[in-house]
Amino acid sequence: MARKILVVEDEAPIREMLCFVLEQNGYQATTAQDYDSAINALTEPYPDLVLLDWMLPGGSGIQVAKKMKQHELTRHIPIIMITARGEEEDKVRGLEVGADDYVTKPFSPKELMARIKAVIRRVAPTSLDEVIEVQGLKLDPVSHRVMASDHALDMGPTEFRLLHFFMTHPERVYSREQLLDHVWGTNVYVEDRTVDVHIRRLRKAISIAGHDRLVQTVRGSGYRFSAK
Amino acid sequence: MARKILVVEDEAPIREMLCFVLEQNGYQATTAQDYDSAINALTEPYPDLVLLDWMLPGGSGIQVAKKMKQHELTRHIPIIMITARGEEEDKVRGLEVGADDYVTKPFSPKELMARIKAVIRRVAPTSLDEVIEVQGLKLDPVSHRVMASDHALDMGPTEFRLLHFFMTHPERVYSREQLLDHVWGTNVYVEDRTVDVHIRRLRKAISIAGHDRLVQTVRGSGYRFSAK
DNA sequence: ACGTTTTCATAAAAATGTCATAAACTGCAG
DNA sequence: CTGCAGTTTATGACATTTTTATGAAAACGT
Repeated sequence: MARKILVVEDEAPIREMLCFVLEQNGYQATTAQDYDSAINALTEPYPDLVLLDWMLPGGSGIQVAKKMKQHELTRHIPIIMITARGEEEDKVRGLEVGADDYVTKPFSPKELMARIKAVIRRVAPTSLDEVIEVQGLKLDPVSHRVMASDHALDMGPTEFRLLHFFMTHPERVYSREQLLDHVWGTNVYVEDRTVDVHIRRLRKAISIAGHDRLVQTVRGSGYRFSAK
Repeated sequence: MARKILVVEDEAPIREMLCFVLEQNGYQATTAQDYDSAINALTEPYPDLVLLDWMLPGGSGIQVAKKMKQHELTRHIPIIMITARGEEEDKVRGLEVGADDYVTKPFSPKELMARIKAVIRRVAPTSLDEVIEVQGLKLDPVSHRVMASDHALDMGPTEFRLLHFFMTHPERVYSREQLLDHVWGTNVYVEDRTVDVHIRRLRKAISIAGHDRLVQTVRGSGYRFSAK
């Protein structure tokens, strides 16, 4: 599956050039011209990365970055800022606000792609359809299957997504709400407690080889997937 | 059945030479001179391999490769790039974009054929008309027949194609839409649910020796052919 | 007209969300 | 340290919804 990249840039020619380059490189690009449309584009399906022009009319790019950092669901989307040459101060402030990297106008497509790849690799080291393995528990997104020591494990679609999410985001607590957002999708009107049930079902499904201990309860906070 | 190879090369003499060599070796060659005609040729019936000249007028060969990687149906077609001598950087970029191998101009027909065979063997270890066998279930594309422990199995043409596709693409989920694309062909206006019916008929046909368990339902995703 | 494919209606199966209740944990008072 | 009350999580059951399986009829191509 192609990664989605949001391009926030007011100058149409540059925007189109960026899209072209991105699409040539197998990414799926969406665009925004200003603050409002950028915020508007920051919804489901969330982009995997945002290319953000520093100088935007109406509200500068940094406002977009700040807004993103305020919301739980957009907080971790990596940002690459586009700055004009020599605006050293901007770069510093950009990185302060949480930009992951920046490119200086004008830039070569090659350089841009290199930085995008680097950032994505850093943020999401696991490819979208690669087999993930933790302590003998293997999840294969391609065959859509979970195996534990040559045993195929049976579980429902939701449990599969939940496990997938956990395995790609290990060693970190997630509240029930966060899990609902990430695994169920936003704007779902499902009760928090429902997560408990699916956690139990997931544990039961992977318990044959004792992997249920990987799904850990963090009392008062939520759940964590951990090999420790 | 002969493998189809698409030759994308702007210089007519080289193109003709390539076709000649390929056909001498039992392949079926189609040609394209530029980006547009290449994209145009990348449709049904899909080639089994693309020989791609790096330097193309209008849009370089790498653009063709990138475009191919963007589309589900052409993504897995192997690519051998043709590069000029010494363009080391090109080779690197070509492999980055997903080329499987490259040959350097000028090249000997012998070398070219060796690389083609190697790539095809690597990507499609099952020859087009070789008997495929999974757990005693034998499908012979030449005689167009399916056998299970010396028993000839009866099924309709669609079931046969479906089984053939499954056996050559095991251990992977396919949605109903993908199956329609691959087994029925693209641009078919057939309902998703029709797949269910043919899955059932296929299962019934191969169930005599218990092989129906190889055709597995992946709830919410589609079907999978798996020996596990 | 025949064999095959597609559609449709319905049955069956699986998954989902919710609830009630049990169990586990926490802090605090005794 | 112990027991209790208040919370939080685990678990089993269940009604509902969604998805798939299946039989039969209609449509299709030859």
